[in-house]
Amino acid sequence: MPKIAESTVRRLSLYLRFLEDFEAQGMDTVSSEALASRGSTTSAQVRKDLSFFGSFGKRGLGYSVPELVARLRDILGLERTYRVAVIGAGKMGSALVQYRGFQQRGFQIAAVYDSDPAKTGRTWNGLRVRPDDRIEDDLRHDPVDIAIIVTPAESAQGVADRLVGAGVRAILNFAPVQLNVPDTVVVKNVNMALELEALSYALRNQ
Amino acid sequence: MPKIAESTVRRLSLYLRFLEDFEAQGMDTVSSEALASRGSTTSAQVRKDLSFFGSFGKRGLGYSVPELVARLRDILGLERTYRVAVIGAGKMGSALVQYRGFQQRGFQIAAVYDSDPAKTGRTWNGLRVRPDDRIEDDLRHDPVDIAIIVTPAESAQGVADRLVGAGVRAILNFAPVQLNVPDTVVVKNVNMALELEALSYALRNQ
DNA sequence: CTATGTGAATGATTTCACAGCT
DNA sequence: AGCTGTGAAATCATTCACATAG
Repeated sequence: MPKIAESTVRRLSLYLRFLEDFEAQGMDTVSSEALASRGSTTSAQVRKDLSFFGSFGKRGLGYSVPELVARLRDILGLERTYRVAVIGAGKMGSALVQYRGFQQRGFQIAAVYDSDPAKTGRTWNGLRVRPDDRIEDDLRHDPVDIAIIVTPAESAQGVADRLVGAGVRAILNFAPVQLNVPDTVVVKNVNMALELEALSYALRNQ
Repeated sequence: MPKIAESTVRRLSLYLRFLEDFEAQGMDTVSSEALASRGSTTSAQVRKDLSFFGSFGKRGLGYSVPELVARLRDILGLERTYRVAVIGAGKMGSALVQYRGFQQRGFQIAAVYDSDPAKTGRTWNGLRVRPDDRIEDDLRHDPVDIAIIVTPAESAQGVADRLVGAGVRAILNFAPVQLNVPDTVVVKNVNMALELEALSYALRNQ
């Protein structure tokens, strides 16, 4: 498998969403053009993205919607569910635990941690907030696939180090810091203030 | 001004954060190499990014930290504050309103809206949640620079249309849909489920 | 006839490497 | 001597355009 660009992977996720909508509407084939217009890209882009993984379409016809859904789920690794730990039980952590979109797409929140004793012991969504010094023990018995860091900036690197030590190999980081991890660990960042700054730049330049 | 790549703008935001840290530590000059290692990029990348906007450094010495902070703030349009409206007073909307990082960086939440009468009237952070049919009137008197959409997927496009009608020219969209807006309006998306899918893909391929 | 799959062409971004200041 | 600023080269991503299959 050639190395696939990040931008390609993100578009594949989008295509999958669109296809699920098409499927819900009972469509059974779709053209690269239809997918493209839905995601404001081009049909050539769609075909190229898919072509890295095989040829799933029928010339003259398009793609079978259910088949392409299955292929994309497989490509993205979404045929299984993932266990997720959330570290940080502030407002944002609470919102993430409640967020339906994760569960729906196979990401199960298995545990929530916080270092603040005032927060631990509360129950959210049937899930008790655990003291963060339990991370190591808990993950030894019940590993998670992905950790979401929603701590304040100051604590994020320390938490990341401990997670990596406990065997976590994928991190979604909401703290506004650049995490330092070994390159066996994947990190994606969601940096909301940075998105606003990108809007600020865009506004300033028409 | 040449057109600047999105990736460049995002790095400039990151450099600004690092510089603010350096400033807080009392450093007064910094090399492209120091900035680069902090953000896991290369010194050539840092110099190239900055060079699109002028030459701010001193050969043999590096960059003046306070001066570069000022230049980056200016480039990114952060010398002013921005008025922001949040649409959607669910868990996530509430978390965003409370989030310190926005205020700190000059993004002031001016109003929160929701269509659910059960939510309107509540007060968060000294800000009353307003019925969303007030958007048009409110924005006529007190325009905002940026709107953050945190509604369910189904309502997001309708809300976006109304915001655009009310003169909003920048949108940060947390709803997992692709918004359709005129090209006079800038949209940035934060799609958390999609980030998890990108992690899923990365995990599956080592 | 239609729409895919894909090399080849174009365009964009990153990296190199070094001349030019301080 | 040290580090910036920047053309030129290399790499990466997107678009074109068409032969090919249904």
